[in-house]
Amino acid sequence: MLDLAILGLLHESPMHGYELRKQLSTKLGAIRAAISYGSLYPTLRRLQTAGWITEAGETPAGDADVPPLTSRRGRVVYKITAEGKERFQDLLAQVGPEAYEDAAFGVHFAFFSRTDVDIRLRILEGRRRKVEERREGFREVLARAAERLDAYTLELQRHGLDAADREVRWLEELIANERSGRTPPPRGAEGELRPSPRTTDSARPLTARPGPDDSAE
Amino acid sequence: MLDLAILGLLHESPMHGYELRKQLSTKLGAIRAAISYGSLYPTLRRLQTAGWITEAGETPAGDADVPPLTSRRGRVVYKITAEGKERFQDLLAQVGPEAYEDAAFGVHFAFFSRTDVDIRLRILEGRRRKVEERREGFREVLARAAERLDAYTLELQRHGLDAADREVRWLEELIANERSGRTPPPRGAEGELRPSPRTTDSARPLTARPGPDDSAE
DNA sequence: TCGCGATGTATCGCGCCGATACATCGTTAC
DNA sequence: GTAACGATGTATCGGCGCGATACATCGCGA
Repeated sequence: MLDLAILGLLHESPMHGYELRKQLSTKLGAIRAAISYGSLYPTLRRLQTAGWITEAGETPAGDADVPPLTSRRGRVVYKITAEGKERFQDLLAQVGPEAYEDAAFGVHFAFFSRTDVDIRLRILEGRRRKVEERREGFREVLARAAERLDAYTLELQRHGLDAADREVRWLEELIANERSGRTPPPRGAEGELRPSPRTTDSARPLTARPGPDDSAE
Repeated sequence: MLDLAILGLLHESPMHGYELRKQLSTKLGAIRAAISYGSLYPTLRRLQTAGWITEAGETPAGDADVPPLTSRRGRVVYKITAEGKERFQDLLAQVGPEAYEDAAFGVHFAFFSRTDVDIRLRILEGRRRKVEERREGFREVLARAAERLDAYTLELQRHGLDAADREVRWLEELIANERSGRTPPPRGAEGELRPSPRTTDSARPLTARPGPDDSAE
């Protein structure tokens, strides 16, 4: 899962570890916390031995003025290989049930620009189904076991239900959009500091179910 | 983190592994996926050697009619010990920065009924601060780097921003409520299938995304 | 010039997951 | 009647990824 993310970034341009981590943090910020070095470096080594990436040494242009006092440890720049690019495409197209999981879905989504439309649709729909199931789970708990749970647990369930419901609607918009032919998600110009530029314009109409909500707003 | 959850459940009543897992799934369903047995059983053993829990054997009342043909492996019922209860209280009150993380926050929240008001407030406020920072991060990316990211990455950022914003509002309501003295979260009539039954006249749906995963949340 | 924060590489222990194996029980299907 | 199946139940194993930690360089302001 990190493999896909790293390969994807290196596909854009060569980079060293630190930079890789920073870019991953912003690119996947909505999905997972910053990736740990304890994961990053071992993964880089694994990718390297597998032949997907190589070191593109960085002996700087500067004269050899600093003799390796303490075995000079410079930054290591990695670049993707031809096999790595193939591997990346393979991983991108590999749409198993794991690809619908929170983290994996996010990573796949982050590289949608480089993914075929049909794959994109398959992933979005799989994810939607998964979140729908989650949502039904919450509904059942709230309907059936409400009196057996304490107030805070119930609040957590409602919170989860609402979040799941919103994600389903979000996915539905994205799916409709993909089908309509326009490739990238639409959206008004940004830069707005307003908290929720969200859903406004076309949005709404797309709820599949009788729609639990919408009593609000 | 599992320690707290397991201790908390066993605090309510003795239970065997399978049941423990089921209850955890519903109680923490909004926070993290179902806990794996690969985590559960080792953790149980750890808690046992630490003395927080003990086996409350389950040799059923039935006569010894089934001689251990294949070393009869019955269900193992665990119960919390006195030390375990102390430990549970300690863990509950331990409010470090880790307690504001997605998963840990959820577990703490799930046991708020057994937590002091001031601790509850401290946790809710810490969590709010954390999510606010997250939110600011998204805003900055969207404001500063919008033109350097592809459409899908941007969409992910907006989604994240919106989710964070909603969670902050949710937390704010909970905090206000705690301060107002009413201990348990308020809420319209139960049994409702409606996802977001109103709170007050302000008529705003509470919500937020748990986040990654969490793994994921 | 001294410290400090950002940049940068790397390792170690361990919590937790997903897959897998194995065993029992009740219900449904033939 | 019995075979199949899904739910219940305990348990292990390989491996991914995290958090803490160590170490080193560089630029900047006090």
